[in-house]
Amino acid sequence: MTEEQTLITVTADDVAELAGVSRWTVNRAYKANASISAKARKRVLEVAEQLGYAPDLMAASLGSDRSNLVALLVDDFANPHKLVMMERLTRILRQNGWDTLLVNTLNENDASAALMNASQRRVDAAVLIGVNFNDKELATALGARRVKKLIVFARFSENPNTISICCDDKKAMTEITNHVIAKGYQRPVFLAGPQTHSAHLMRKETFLKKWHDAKNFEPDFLSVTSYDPQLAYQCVTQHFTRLDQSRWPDILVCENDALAMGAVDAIRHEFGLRIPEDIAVIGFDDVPQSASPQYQLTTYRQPITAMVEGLVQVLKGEAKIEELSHYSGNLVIRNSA
Amino acid sequence: MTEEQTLITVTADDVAELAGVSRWTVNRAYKANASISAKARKRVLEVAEQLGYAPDLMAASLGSDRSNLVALLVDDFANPHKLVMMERLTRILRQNGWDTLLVNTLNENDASAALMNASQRRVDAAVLIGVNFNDKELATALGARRVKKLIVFARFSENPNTISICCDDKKAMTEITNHVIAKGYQRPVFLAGPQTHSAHLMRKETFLKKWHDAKNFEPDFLSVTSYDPQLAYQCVTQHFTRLDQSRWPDILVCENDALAMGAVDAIRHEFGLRIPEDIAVIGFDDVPQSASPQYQLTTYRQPITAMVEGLVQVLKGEAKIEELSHYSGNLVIRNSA
DNA sequence: CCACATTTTGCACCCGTGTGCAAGAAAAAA
DNA sequence: TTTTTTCTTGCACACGGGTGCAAAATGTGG
Repeated sequence: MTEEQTLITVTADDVAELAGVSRWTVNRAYKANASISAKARKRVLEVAEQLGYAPDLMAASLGSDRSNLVALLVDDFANPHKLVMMERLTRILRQNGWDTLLVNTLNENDASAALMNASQRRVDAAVLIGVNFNDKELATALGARRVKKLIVFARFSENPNTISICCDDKKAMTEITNHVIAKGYQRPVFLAGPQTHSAHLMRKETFLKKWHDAKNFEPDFLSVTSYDPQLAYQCVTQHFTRLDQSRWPDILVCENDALAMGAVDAIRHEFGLRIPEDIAVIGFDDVPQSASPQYQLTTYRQPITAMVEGLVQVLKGEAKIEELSHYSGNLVIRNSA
Repeated sequence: MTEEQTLITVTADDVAELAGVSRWTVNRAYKANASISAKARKRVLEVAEQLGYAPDLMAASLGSDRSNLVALLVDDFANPHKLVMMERLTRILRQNGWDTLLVNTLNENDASAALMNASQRRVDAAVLIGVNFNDKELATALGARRVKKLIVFARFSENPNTISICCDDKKAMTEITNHVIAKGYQRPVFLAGPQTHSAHLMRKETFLKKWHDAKNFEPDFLSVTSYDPQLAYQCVTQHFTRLDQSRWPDILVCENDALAMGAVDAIRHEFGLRIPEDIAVIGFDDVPQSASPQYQLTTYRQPITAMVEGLVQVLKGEAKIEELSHYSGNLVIRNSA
């Protein structure tokens, strides 16, 4: 208690007094393109340094309409790819002057409470890198206009008031499908995530369609209720157990690496099969673990850095919206398929 | 642009007017134990609901000395355990009224810039779950008193002004050592992380000492410059390659699962050995992946939830500091050792 | 019905900075 | 040197809500 009270708060007034200028001049020293003489700025910054002054960003955002804060809503911590995205997002946002509020929406049935919470912090934007949202919820949240900008990252949302920053899933899955066909696989099965929200179905739909176009039949697909390797493991095990061995697929095309890794585990551990000789597996995301010799997963890498830079453009209001949902990644071919 | 201007901001004044009370009464409706009649509170909350009002937390923290914001400094995104900790931290903090600012300190040589940044947001506390800090830096940061409370989570810091919330590493490693001995292993090697900061050495030191006490000789140890599975892979490969096969260890005791998984990969993939028959491996943290059939890692699980609850106590100023660095976890015995 | 205790409410002032405008200073033109 | 023009600087007011105290309303006992 006593300790906390000794926490000295240096304000712009303190700097102003010591530098012999007004508080507003101190203010201007921190603002690019501000109307201030080079001399005054130098003096102010020196004094600030000496006093250990740094502008209070909370107070700053009170007056202005910008907080330089972005809320990152995440509802899935089982997928290591989230870690990659968070790293990239926080680092690049910070380089560009934005701080990140990490909001865990894991045990809320929809994102609106979290969005409300974010709005109470005056965030400049809310970025969803989760999966448990649907376009209707987003519409509601936006209807209340609680958040200035709603961005869906690494996913495509059909909500017109939402900005989607993602790679071109159709193009990506087409590339994957072509690879699978070129490799000569005959009996693919698609392993998908939750089937509840239309926006998530693009990868599956594209694969099924492209395959049908090429081979004239539509492959089976499985789906799990969340992107959890363990669920994928169970799902694959169940599917194989039920099926006569002659009808087992020769390749599992998975919606992402988390599912693919669960599938690999099941194929090897439950059925003693080899990958890719007996059954091949292909993922999506290129999480670090997929490069491990245990997995050597063939997968698709999204250009996360470029996508985050796109986000920064959006925040700055300089983005060309059309391009934001058509980033191109690249197929990473390893041993699994 | 035009759109953003239509963002309606409902303030306490609006609610006050419609409810026919003063702004301060509105305020009290949101404060527990406030001096306000039940009737007034009910009326205010109804009107607030109707108007879609929620107090502005930025403005709130300006006047008071609490922001209900915690900064989480992370400098290592290669370890999946970070994902587990972040999930637990954000969820439980939020349940208790704190929001989390995620600060990536990956490419900063020390944490002080990040701490400065956090202080500009008036955080109630900064929580370090990273590894690249040392006690001296912490001292500097605290010397400037930029942050009210500095907490080192899941690590022990010797800095007296810092609060460490962690499990009892000595006890944990003793348990692990006993297990290794009980299993009859003879030639252990310890695989450690960065050796630069004294606070990180506890696990290694304890293992070496306990083993020496029991067996009368001190085992070898390896160390890598960061907790990255790939580095562990290389390090183990190199070590084995240099050594005559007769002198290979029969067990690798690793500072954490990230290293252990890299070690497993190297042992299997580079040398074609079986785990645990040829060489056993033991980790620390019990990351989700370590339960995968590919790894089946014997490891030590820290009581993260309890530790986060300890953090909440600290934030509330109700913690008994002595207990905070002595949580007990439990050894999870799987197949790898 | 009055005096007094207790609860509820209103208010002045403060938190630390942003914005737009007007006054003042310096530089350029006459 | 005087007059303009252009930079700089200061200031009133605003942002949305917290704190402590005093006034008002309500409740209690006689």
